[in-house]
Amino acid sequence: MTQHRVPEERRPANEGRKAAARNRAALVAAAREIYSEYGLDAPLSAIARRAGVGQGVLYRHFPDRAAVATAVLEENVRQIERAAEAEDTDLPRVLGVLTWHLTQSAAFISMLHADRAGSARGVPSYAHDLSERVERALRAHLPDGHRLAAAEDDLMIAVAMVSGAVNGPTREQRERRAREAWRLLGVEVGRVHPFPG
Amino acid sequence: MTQHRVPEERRPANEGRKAAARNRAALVAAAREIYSEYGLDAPLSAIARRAGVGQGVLYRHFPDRAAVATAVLEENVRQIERAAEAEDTDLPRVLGVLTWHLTQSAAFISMLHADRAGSARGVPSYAHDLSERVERALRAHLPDGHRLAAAEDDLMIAVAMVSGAVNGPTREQRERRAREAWRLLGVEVGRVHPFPG
Amino acid sequence: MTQHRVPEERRPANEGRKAAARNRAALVAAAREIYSEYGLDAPLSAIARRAGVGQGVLYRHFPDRAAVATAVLEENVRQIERAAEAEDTDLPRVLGVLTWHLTQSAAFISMLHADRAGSARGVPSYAHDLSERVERALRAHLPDGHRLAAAEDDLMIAVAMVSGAVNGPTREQRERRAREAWRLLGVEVGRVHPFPG
Amino acid sequence: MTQHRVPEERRPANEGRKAAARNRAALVAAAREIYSEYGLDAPLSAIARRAGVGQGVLYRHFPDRAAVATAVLEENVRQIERAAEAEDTDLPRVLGVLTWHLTQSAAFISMLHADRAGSARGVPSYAHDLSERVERALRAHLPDGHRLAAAEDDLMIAVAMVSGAVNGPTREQRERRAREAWRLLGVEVGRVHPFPG
DNA sequence: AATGAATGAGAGTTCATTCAT
DNA sequence: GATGAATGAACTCTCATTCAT
Repeated sequence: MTQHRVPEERRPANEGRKAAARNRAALVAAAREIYSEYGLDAPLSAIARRAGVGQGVLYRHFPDRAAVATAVLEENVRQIERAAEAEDTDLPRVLGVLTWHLTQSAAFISMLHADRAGSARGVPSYAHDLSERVERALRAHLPDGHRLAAAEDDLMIAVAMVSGAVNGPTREQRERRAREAWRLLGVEVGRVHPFPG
Repeated sequence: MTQHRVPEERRPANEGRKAAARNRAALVAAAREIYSEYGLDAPLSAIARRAGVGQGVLYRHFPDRAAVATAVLEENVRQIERAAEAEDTDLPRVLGVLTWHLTQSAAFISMLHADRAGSARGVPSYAHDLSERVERALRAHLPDGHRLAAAEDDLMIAVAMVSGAVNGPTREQRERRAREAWRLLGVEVGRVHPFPG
Repeated sequence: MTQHRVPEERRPANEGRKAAARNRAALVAAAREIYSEYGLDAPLSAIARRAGVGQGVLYRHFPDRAAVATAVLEENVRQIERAAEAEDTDLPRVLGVLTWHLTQSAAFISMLHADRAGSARGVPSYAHDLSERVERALRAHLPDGHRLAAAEDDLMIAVAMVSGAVNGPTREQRERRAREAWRLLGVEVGRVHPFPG
Repeated sequence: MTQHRVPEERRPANEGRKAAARNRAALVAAAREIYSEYGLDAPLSAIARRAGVGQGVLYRHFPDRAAVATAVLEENVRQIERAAEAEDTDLPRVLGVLTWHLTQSAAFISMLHADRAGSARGVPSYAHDLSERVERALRAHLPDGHRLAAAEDDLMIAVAMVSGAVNGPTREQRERRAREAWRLLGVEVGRVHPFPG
């Protein structure tokens, strides 16, 4: 009896690789959604489900819940860095992108508060690195003599202050409050928008 | 399945009625500690354990998680109100007491951020009332022409901003950051201390 | 408070996917035993323990208490339906199978009484559907002119009556009482046995 | 310094006694209400609360939850006994009173089913005695040659059967089903009502 | 690599029962 | 005698994490 094998060899050898990358991206996207809907405390299983993958895949890509949060925030931070590297930019423009993320994602705010004891679970030291990258991006455009250039800490204290002011049910309200906060600090902010924006 | 309890041989002391008030106080004190260490999300069982009582006692005194939080925060708010009612006081002094509580208790900060979507569980409407009482206490001493008297919201936005700046491992560090924040806002603060202080 | 689990040193075998079906079956079997011993109020934890699985497994397979009950009773009802569909059957034979389950399982009796206010927790609407399936199975073999064919409700009232009579410590005693009850109703019952029996 | 004692000796020495009896009655009445609203599983604390006494009082009068249930049912049984002792009575009249209680109280039905394994918690052996008193009251009026006089058990099996048929949301519906059940048994029942009725 | 089931440790909540006052 | 607080076990349900397939 002749047995015709279903030809499997045609399947690209690196399908596994590609699928892996696709899954990772799907997980990050899902986490972003879930975090914004339920906060950083959302169950990991919800993220895997939303991404359409098994929970094991999540653990293959991320060692723990902190890593998931970091991956999500990484993208936010990257946008701020790119805004800082753009041609023809200045502090107000970078602050505009920063502010966008503040108003967009409770998780991003948590990151900036992460040293605070009892912060949302799972944002431990990763947060520190990301926070420093944000600081570098901003400081690159901080003119001498700027209000926030006086003391070493002023810049990030100001950012933390604005993040404290940002609350309210809709993004628009949160943006209004953020603008007000910057105004009270006497700091100019540009248009509030995501980076390639 | 039978719900009849097996009568235990040894039952830890029942200290009787007198213990009730003591237990309630112990619970509030324990909650204050736990909240300040872990935030409002801390498990109620940790509070009962710290207070040295069974979980049932906690539920006897407080119907739910929110009631515990309220009991703790109530005392903080009361101190601010009393500072506002004291003779010979002024805005800087009241802000000093407010700032003390900001640097003392993560829970107090959560209360002031409670409108934020996805805030810690169990800070529902109580938070709003308490927050308004703080606002009234401050506004009573807000002079016309003060920096924070320009727009309706400025006062509480500023408070939220300072609360956003307050973080760090020790109370002293948190106080330093709070002072810096008030300075960036151009607002004078008095000595930072609890009320009858 | 931190929710991160301490990774346990020793974790009891994970038998993998194959165990799923086996576990589900074990749960249903355990539930059947527990229910027949303690009634539908038995704690779910007892069922999981008897099945030799963790409680989480129970919740994976059954969303709630009602689903467990339904899964158990479903099989009983199915047997009655199959008895009704068998070739060469008649009302006494179907009643024999019905009576078997009455004498076998306190839960099955509860199901037939489920409308009663304050019935055991977890017998909500499922019970009604199952009860109707039993009724259909019986009615299919109810000859015109039968004692229980006079009024619409007579059939199921009679079943409820017999179920009320069924009590006693051993199955044999319960069967004797059931037979007596059918005799008092002037209704003939066949051999009392489970279906493929 | 002359000390006027508040004259206490005027307080009737047996005030305690009277209060005790009053409390016991209040507890039984409260239990009756609570049982009929929530079933025999209702928390004892609810009964004490409804009676307006502390939980300790409940335990002073009743050693356990079974004793409470018994005290409630005692009154029902007494009514049936009095109906049996009344002049000019007969089986249908006594059955009318019995049926009244069946339709009135889920607890009473539980009592009659109490031997059944897994019956509602707390109706253990007391139930047996009460059940026997009901049986004696009925049997006193059971004429030779009556349908239920054939075998020793027939009488109480019939009662159990009717109790099995009694369900439905309103008392009226339950009464209708009870009447139907007696009719299917070919047993005559009088007016359904409480005893001094 | 992916899947998705299993595990079991808590967290929250409810109550029976005891006992100091 | 009455009161009502305390105790703590038991139950339900949720998830982080592991691992056979």
